[in-house]
Amino acid sequence: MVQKSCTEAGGRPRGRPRSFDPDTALDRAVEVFWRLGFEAADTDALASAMGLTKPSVYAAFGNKEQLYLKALQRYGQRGRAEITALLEAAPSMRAGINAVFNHMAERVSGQHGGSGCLLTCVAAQSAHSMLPVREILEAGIAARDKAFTEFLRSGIARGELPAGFPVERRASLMNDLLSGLALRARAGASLEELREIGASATEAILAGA
Amino acid sequence: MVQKSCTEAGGRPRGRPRSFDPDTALDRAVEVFWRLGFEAADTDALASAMGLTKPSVYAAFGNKEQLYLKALQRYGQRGRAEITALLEAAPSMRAGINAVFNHMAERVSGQHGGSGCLLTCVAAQSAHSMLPVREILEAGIAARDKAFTEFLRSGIARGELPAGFPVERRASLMNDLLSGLALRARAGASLEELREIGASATEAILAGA
DNA sequence: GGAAATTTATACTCGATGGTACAAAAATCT
DNA sequence: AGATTTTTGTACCATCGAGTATAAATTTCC
Repeated sequence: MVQKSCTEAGGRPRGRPRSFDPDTALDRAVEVFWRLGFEAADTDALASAMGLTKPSVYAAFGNKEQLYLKALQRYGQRGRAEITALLEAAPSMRAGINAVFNHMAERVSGQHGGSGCLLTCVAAQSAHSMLPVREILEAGIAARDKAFTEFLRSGIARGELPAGFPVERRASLMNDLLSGLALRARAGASLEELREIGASATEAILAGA
Repeated sequence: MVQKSCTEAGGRPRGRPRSFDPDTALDRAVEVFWRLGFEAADTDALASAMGLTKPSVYAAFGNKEQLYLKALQRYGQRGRAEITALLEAAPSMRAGINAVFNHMAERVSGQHGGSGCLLTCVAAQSAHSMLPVREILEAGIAARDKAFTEFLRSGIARGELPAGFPVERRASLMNDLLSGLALRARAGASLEELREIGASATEAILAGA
């Protein structure tokens, strides 16, 4: 044996090298699914938007469903990372929550990709027929609940929130208000309206603080 | 001329009479779209669920898209009527809001039709590619905003809420929390969890009252 | 340089699906 | 009763879209 000399770092994997970066291709796929949804996004359009041919897509991602799942996961991970970063950088509770709402208002307003949220407005539909989608969605919601809960808890620790502050409830409240934000955006709400929503959402989340 | 003798009440409309009730057939279509979404609901499945043949569906409703639009409208109207009834019958602000959340928790939990909300979880996706869907969704959101606003206003009039209570903001808050409720249901949340959400939502909406 | 391996591109297959033609059935009008 | 009108059901069509066969291209290994 001892035939492969390059499975480790450095050396290329043997045959003709890929002419594209899978992650940036996946980002393009995200945008298409975001706009059209799973079924309406046909594989020709996906491949073309990704800048490659159908066989390349199938070789790299398996099939349409797997591509969809990977797109959802990538979108979800990126969103969570952004939120975490915003919350960690926030100088106060109010600033952090406001930053998240403003950020999501932009992301959801249709400037960057489709309008609305890929998970809230698109994955939600397929959650019923594709079990893995439901799981991704469930996990995404739980992760946000957790992130917000921890953030609010840190507010108690910092003395910015009273000891008895209902962190879990307000965290889930915040999560649900973001869903509403996404839906309104998909229905055509302007960035201004979304910012307004964010402002009163912040008030409600911090009520009693 | 003067050929038609029955366009008015009473007399049947001339040819072979329909063997089905369009409204109950539409209700069946609602359930199918609710579960599967627009594209995944194929016309054979729709016709069969509606208890009739494809040509009958097309004769009665036009085509798949029109059937979908009518289903969305019917679903929306029914939902609004239910909410209005609950609010009008409520003895207090808290009771009314709680009733709406409990009602929606049930409706959305998957017992009656698909899980989640047909508008929030299904129409949202097609809102991007089918303009009329976006309009129906937008109108539905606005109608709920208005209903909740009027309800809260009546609370001020009754002296149950302080004069300066931010009715519009809380109304839109309530609306968005219902979207979140629907999404969680579609993601698999149990009826218990949904009720919990409803309880803390009620608190948040009435905060400061 | 040649063999092996892997990606790319063109062109194709084949099943599913939205929609319909056509004839039989069931009603009204005269 | 017969003409007319509309619905019903079967069977069909045409298109679209997911996935692939195949051969050329590009790389590493020996």
